[in-house]
Formats: sequence, C-alpha cells, structure tokens
Amino acid sequence: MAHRIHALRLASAPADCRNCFMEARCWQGSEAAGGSVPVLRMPTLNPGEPLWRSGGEFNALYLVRHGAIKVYEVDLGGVERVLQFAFAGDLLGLEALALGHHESMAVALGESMICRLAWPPAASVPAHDAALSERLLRRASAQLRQRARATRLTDPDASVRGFLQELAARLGREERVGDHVWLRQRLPMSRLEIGQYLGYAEETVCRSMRRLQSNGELEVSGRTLVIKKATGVTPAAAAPAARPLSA
Amino acid sequence: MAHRIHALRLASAPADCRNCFMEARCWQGSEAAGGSVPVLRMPTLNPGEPLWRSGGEFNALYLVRHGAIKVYEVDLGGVERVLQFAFAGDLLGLEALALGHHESMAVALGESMICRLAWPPAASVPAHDAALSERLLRRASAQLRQRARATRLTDPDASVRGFLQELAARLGREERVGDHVWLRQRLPMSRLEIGQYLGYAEETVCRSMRRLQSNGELEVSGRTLVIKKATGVTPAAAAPAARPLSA
DNA sequence: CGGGTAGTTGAACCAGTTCAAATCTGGTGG
DNA sequence: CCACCAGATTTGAACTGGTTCAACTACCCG
Repeated sequence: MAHRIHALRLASAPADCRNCFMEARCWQGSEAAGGSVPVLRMPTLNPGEPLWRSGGEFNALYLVRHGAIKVYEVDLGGVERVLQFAFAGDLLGLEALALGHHESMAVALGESMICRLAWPPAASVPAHDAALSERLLRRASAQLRQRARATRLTDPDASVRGFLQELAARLGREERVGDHVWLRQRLPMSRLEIGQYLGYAEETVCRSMRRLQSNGELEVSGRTLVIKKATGVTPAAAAPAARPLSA
Repeated sequence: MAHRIHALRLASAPADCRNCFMEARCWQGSEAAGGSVPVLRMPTLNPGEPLWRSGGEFNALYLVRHGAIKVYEVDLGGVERVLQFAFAGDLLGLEALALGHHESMAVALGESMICRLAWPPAASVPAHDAALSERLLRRASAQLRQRARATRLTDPDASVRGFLQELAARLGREERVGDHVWLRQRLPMSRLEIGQYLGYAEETVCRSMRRLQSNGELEVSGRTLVIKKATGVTPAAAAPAARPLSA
C-alpha cells in the first residue's frame, strides 16, 4: 500500500457532515440543503476487507469518503453477481434496509474510508427528521433508476462503453491532448468483476474493451484507462443516455 | 370489460389510507403503524391507458388499489424493457423521484384503480413527516433488493419459475387437490412482456413454460396459470429464495 | 362465424460462453 | 536490482443455448 492514508485512521470518531470537508461530495446539489447528518468515521478498510457480510444484521447505511467498495451476491450455485460499485460520495446498504439483514456482501476494492450512518437512527438523535429520510429516499430513487439501466444491453460493447464512460466521468482526471479531452482513471476492479456487474463473461469484457480500443474510443493497459470524454450523447452507438454507475 | 367496477370511479376523490378498507394491503406489517397518508383516488384506468408517459414531470407516487400496471422503457433502438409489474398494494414511480421526470412509461394491463400520492407533499399537509418518508424509503429498499434479483439467472427455467411462483403467491387463489396445494391465477401480461421483464425472447419464455409444464410443476393454458404452491425453498432448482415481483 | 391477436413450434444461425493455454503484471524475497 | 510467483489478462477454438425467422394454431372478441 504505497499511499496509505493515516490521517483519518481514528476508529469510529463521531462526525457530522456539516463539519466535513468532503460534505459537498456526499450531499450534492439539492441534497446539500438538509440539516445535520450524524455519521461515524470508521477505521480505514484495506483492500479485500469486508464492510458487511451476508446474513449480518442491518443496522447502518454507509457513505464512501474515499476508495471503492464492491457489493455482491453469491447464489446457491456459487455464481457471483456484482450489484453495485460504490465510490466517494456514494451511499451503500439501502437494499438491506427493508429486510433488516444483509443478503449481499460488501468488500473494499482499494483502501477505503467509510462513514457509518446508524439506521434506524437513535431516537435521541435530533437529526432523525424528515429531511434525512427524504435525502435517503432520493438516493434510493437514483439507485433504482441506475439498476433499471444496468440491465444487459443488446451489445456488450455498449454495456462496457457505458460502464467505463460513467466511471471515468465520475472519477477520472481530465487530460487535454490537442483539441480533445480525455479522462484518465485507474480501474479499481478486475475484468471479471466488470463482467459480473454487466452480466457478461470475463473474456467478453476483455474482447469488448479491445474492440473499443481498436475503434480509437479508449486506451487500456492493465488497470489504466484513458477514454474520450463523452460529449452529451454517446457517439458511435445507440447507447442510452449515460447510466449512473452508482449512487 | 365484463366485471367493471363502478363504485370507485369518482375522479380524484380525496382519501386517507386510514379510512380505506384496503389499507392493510398497501401498508402491511411494520409499515401499518405510521400516520395518515394523504392520497387521491384516481379515475379507473382501462387496459392500455397510461398512468404516465416518458418525459412527463414527476409530481406523484402511485399506489395500486386494484389491477395491474406495467412500467417499461423503450431504448433508442426501439427495444422495450419491462422494469416493474405492479399489483394491488404496490408502490409506483419511485425511480423518477430523484430525477424529477419520468424516463419510463406506465400503462394499465387490466382495469386498474390507483391512488395518487402527491410528491413532494404540499407543505400544508401535516402528514409530511418522517414517518411517511421512512415508509417510502422502506419500499424503495424492497424494490432495490427485488431489482438486484431480477437479473437473468443462469437458466431461463429458473427465471420463469421464480416469476410465476411469485406472481401466484401474491395474487393467486388457493386450490386443494388431494394433499397438494395449487395456486390459480390469470396472467395479466403476455409471454412477450414476461420475456421483456426477465430478459429473454418471447419464444424462450414459451418453451420454458412448456418445459415446466411437462415437469408437472404447473399447468398453463392461455393466460390461465395453475402452479404448485412453493414450499419454503423452491424444489427441483437452484433458484434463489423467492424473488419479490414488485413492491 | 370471422378476424385478429396471442401463443406455439421448428430450423438455422450466431453471439457469448466455455475450456485451454499463452502472456503479462505487479509485488516479493534474495 | 533481478529472478520468480500468483493472479490477472489475453487469445484461440469449439460449443451451445438463446435468438431469429417463418409458419402454423388456438383463443378471444365482436
């Protein structure tokens, strides 16, 4: 772990989003107006460390401050399906709220800093108001829309393009080369995991990325991705409007 | 429409779930405890009538009192995908809440009675409290979990079995024959629509139903379905625990 | 009874999977 | 710094299950 972050390794330090320099990342736009959000900073998760396990009791939602988390399920046949990739600012754990326990598992893909939002909120917490529930409801809505779109598209290329495009748009660093803008981003997940998310085999994802590369749409070497910045409507494909990777 | 229901054809009659004889169907279990839910009864929808259209402004959620609604999207290539089938008690429209407008369309599959829950709620409505938001959040959570499972399984038979099983469990009428319990239910949707929901072609759904029938798991003729009541874990298949059809 | 839609069936096709093997990568220990 | 290992990625080739296309049949409605 070359660039381990020590500063926030405090275990379960109490916090409030209003005092957090990352607040704007977690609660953007119209959501920002709300009141206090009572969270606890958790110890940094190392790659591969679980955030929760299948069967565990649901007692909190989580916000990603830094890093990347994979939420996945293993069915009876041992087949893994990735339900969500969550990055900085994303909310995690909503799907377990109604059921009361986790059916899925969540692990860190890279070193990750997480804030814990106890749920249901303790009665003593004044912030347990309509504003918080409504913010969460909006997040849930966004995730529903996203899931609706994460269905296998007609063409694996369209799926992979959409996935990488969204990832780069959310996390990537802009690079101007001539008159074009490219986005550079290290992929936090393997080809296999991308396949498990999109519903294709590892090899299909691999070949798809190669096709996109030979089209000049992007450049990949290992986990390093450089992709053309999407200009409104995705060109060269009937790919629907950019699909949010997570929320 | 042989059995048209006239009694509630009042246009936009004000209502409150606490006074509704169907309350228990819409707000079950732990959700039932909450306070008033301000809804309006809408005029009965006839088969094929839209509840909302793509591009329309989002200004309400809907609860199904009676009937069946199909929520679907049409992508740029004209391919339709069914996102949700909603039946009595189900909540509709959540995926548009965050975005503020509808990307999907919703139409009645059969004659349907709907209650409209304005959103965001008018400030004057006292019920705009944390309890309502939390109920909706729980619904959203349930829908997320459901979507996670609605992914194409390994085997179309498992998908179709799960779909029909869930449908029959939720809507079907029990029939005892000898020592077995069967569920009878008229399918509100076509084979094509089932395919669009599960991610298979119409013909595949058809053949799959035929296979299940020759296995003795069910009996279908046209839209009439009779299926063995599931006994806890679905037998004869690695099908994951019953997947909720909708919420 | 007539027309039209929904459902069914068969056959050819083909995209994506599977299996196997080569190659590459990043990280480790000497 | 270099050799080496485990896992990740890539490639090729055969296979297969689901799609597609084209009839055909059954059912529902007027």
